[in-house]
Amino acid sequence: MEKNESISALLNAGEHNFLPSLSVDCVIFGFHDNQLKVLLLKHRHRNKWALPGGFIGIDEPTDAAAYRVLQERTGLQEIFLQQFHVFGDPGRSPKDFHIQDLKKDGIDTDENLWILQRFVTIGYYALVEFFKVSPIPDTLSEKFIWWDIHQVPSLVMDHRKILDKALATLRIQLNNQPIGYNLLPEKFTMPEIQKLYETILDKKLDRRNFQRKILGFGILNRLEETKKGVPHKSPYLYSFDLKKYNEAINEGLNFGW
Amino acid sequence: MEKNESISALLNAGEHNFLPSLSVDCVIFGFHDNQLKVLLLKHRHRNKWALPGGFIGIDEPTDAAAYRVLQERTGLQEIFLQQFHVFGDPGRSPKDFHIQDLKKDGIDTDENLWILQRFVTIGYYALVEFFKVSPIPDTLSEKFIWWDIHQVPSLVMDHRKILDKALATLRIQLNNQPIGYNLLPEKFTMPEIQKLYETILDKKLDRRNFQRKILGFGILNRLEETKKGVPHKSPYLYSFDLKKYNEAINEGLNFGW
DNA sequence: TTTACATTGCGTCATGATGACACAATGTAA
DNA sequence: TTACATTGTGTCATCATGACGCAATGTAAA
Repeated sequence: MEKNESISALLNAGEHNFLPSLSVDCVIFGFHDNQLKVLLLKHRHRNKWALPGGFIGIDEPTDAAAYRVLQERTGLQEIFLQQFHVFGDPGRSPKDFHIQDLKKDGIDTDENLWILQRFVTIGYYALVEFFKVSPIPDTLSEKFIWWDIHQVPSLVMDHRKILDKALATLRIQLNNQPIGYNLLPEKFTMPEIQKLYETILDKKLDRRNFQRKILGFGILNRLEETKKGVPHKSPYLYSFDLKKYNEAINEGLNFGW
Repeated sequence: MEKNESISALLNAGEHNFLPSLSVDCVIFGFHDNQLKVLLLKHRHRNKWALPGGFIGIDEPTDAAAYRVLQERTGLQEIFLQQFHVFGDPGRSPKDFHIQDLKKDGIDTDENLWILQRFVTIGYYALVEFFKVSPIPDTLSEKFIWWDIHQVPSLVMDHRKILDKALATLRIQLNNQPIGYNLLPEKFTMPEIQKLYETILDKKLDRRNFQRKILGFGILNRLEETKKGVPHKSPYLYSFDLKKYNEAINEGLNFGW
């Protein structure tokens, strides 16, 4: 299907297939090269980037819509996904914004078109394993790639605000719940998980105190193996004790870092 | 205006005045008689109760809609109000539910009527000073009164789930932010604020440890006065240091209770 | 008026969590 | 062989927390 045809199809079908006024946007975090990353879509016309998002089926739970967006964009099932905030200011999605884009697509629109109306969006954030993701851009976008959280490019509309809020929520989350199972490979070293925490919190932690504390949670298993091929002393490998990990998610951790 | 006329007016005007598919519901907490209370509306036909809620003006920020609902129902300005969760399952507001009610009002409805469609609702919770509130029922309700949190009556639709989630959020909130300014009178005693915490957390706290910890936050001023007319030793009165209180709201407290 | 009692104000003590830091062991590269 | 970065493990002082003691205060019963 031609790109413009699929855009037209969305425009035509949307009015009756989707819940009006409401959308979901997903902040997808990954971890690679000791850096926290986020997946962003390159806008097809503008030199700006966007969070992957979508509309909600007329009979679809909002959470399911967010899951669907994630699966369509990343191919992943069973993702850690959490609603974190609603962005409901009028003017967050200016009518002109989309009219101009559609004009460039060669599509003339009635300004009463459903997609041009005001949209309130529900923000979700996801934590995913970097290497398991195969990013697939959507119809409206050129590319879909990872960005370092410290080098995020200019974003469309209020997506920067959404991203910042997601990150702030993730930091608070870190104090209450274990994090890492969906961000790290199955086997990882203590320095690796420490880097993850340092990156999310954006501050240095003492190596020895970190180890004492994270082991104290009782959610890690130390394996017999050590990591080979590293330039220095080979560190032990760890894995998550999934049973205890899930218990900790439900019951919460002891507070504070 | 007759009650049924005002309902008809809402039904007629709503289609163009309100954002479709989306509503707000407010969980309004107060504190009285050493008990946590919540304001509930008595349904006009059913022997059930409901959270105060409303629709969102076509150009109104979602937060503003929640504020408006609170002001209309309680007369209060400057309320602590916070969005806490979106409830977006289809079937949370069954079509039949409203059709039956409107029939009892003597109003026959087209099932395509805007208000009968699926609604996603944004949950907000508010903390208010019990004695400052003058509850005003809405058009659709008989009464609007305080209920003890431990004796909440049967609620319509998924409002029980919304209430429970609000309470759970409030408990977590208690670990991160100071709470009480909007729930307690201007001057209060140490046992009073302790009862507030105990009620929200639903567990006993040691009197002496509580005092040490809450004073440690540095958000309270001990006044010269003591509370008179009490049956025992007259306790000191305290008030919030609003400057430090607001700093603590922004920066967070030391974690954990 | 005296006494009993619930409540308040102020403290101690043992324990556990936390932050700062020391030192030996390991593996690579000069 | 040596220098050096990194890892594994432990110590110590400090602070936060939970459990609890005891005297002072004010009301109500004797």
